[in-house]
Amino acid sequence: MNNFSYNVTARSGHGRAHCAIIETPHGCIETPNFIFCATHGAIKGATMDQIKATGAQFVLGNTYHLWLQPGPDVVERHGGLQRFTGWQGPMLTDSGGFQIFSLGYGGVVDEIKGKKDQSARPHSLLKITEDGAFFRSYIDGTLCFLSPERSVQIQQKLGADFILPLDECTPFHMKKEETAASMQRSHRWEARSLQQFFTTYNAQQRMYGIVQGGVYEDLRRESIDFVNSQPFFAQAIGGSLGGSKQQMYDVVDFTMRYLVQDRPTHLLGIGGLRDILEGVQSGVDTFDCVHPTRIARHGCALIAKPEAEFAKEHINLKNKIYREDFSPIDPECDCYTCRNFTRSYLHHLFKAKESTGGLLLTIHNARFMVRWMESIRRAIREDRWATFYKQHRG
RNA sequence: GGUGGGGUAUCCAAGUGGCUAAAGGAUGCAGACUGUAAAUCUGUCAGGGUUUCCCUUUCGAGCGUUCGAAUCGCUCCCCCACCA
Repeated sequence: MNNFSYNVTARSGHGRAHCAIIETPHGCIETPNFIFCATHGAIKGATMDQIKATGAQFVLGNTYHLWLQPGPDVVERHGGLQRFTGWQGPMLTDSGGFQIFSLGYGGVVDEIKGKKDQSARPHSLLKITEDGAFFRSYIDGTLCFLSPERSVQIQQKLGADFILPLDECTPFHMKKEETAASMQRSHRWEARSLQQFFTTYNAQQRMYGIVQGGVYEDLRRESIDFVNSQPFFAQAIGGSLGGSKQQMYDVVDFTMRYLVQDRPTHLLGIGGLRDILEGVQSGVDTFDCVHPTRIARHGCALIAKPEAEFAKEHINLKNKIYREDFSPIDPECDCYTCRNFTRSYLHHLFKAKESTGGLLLTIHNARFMVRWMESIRRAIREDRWATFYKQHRG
């Protein structure tokens, strides 16, 4: 029997926006949907139950982090990530490919903005060879080696429903020839990942392919052809998406135009509200991003577009204007935080450095993302996507 | 009453002749955050202006030494510790 399936349930007739159901051994995911990041096997700042209560359906963990700590064997002896973390629904593990980028080249922020260099954070990525990547463990400094085969083996022990092949996420500021060489190596790594995946096959898992190629259309085409030709269950768009929002939208749309449509498609690491809107329009099924949970811990709450000043998708509760604002973050929101607490109280919690502030905003932001994705699906299902899309582009 | 230590910006706290409108924290005010080494990081923080520069007022108070003082001297006011 097949535990996995992907079925499109509604098409918008405008762009490639559609609804689908992804079936996994741990339940179904309705798409378009958002995947919450539990890098170390925990949603930072909240419990799995609290995230579940927001209506979240899908959670992601990270191979690199869980490999270093507590180690894949410990997770395996629990019976897999779901048992280990308490998240009973569908899960995905990232391969560690992004760490080749983030620990080696710098933050994505500066990439998107097209900046060259930033923080003086020491880079713990030591070297990338054809075999794999050498890291210096950020925990104890020991030398670590992550290869495509190794990443798959670790992910098989972690036991998430979906796994990703190790790839090299290249920075925006990289010459085309280098991006091409990196992409081709990613393809070889993906092929090796598939080989390992099938050699030590686990019927409870499926693998994604990853499209690379940076901002170059011909490279993206080459990468799309590669991914389309390989026996992946699903596919993801990775790598640099450009130096501006518009370029990102263009790269994603271009990529979606040529990717096969009978697989779930994931856009890696993107989670802005507008970004998701554009991704859905281009035909993306799922998104993941640390943004909603991270900004929550930093005092920011996602808010609905009409209330947002200009293009801002969040408000900063640490700002003085909320000191005596006795309204909830969003009166329309049905989350635990909005039903019980004022902006003033949240402002106070952050000023007082009470970690409950981070918890309450994490709950709100998670619920906000869930509601945002629900409203997108509803618009597609009810055949008013074109209007919805135009209205929310601003 | 005696001896010793000390009073620096909103708070804590460096500085013991010029490079000091004064290190570093904290607080305050803002910004950033997109496959999480992030409950983190960055900026700003005496006042004013024609704001890559200029002016005014600052280191308990006052007077003095000096080309020049938060820094040296004298007097005074407060605080702390120990001894009577």
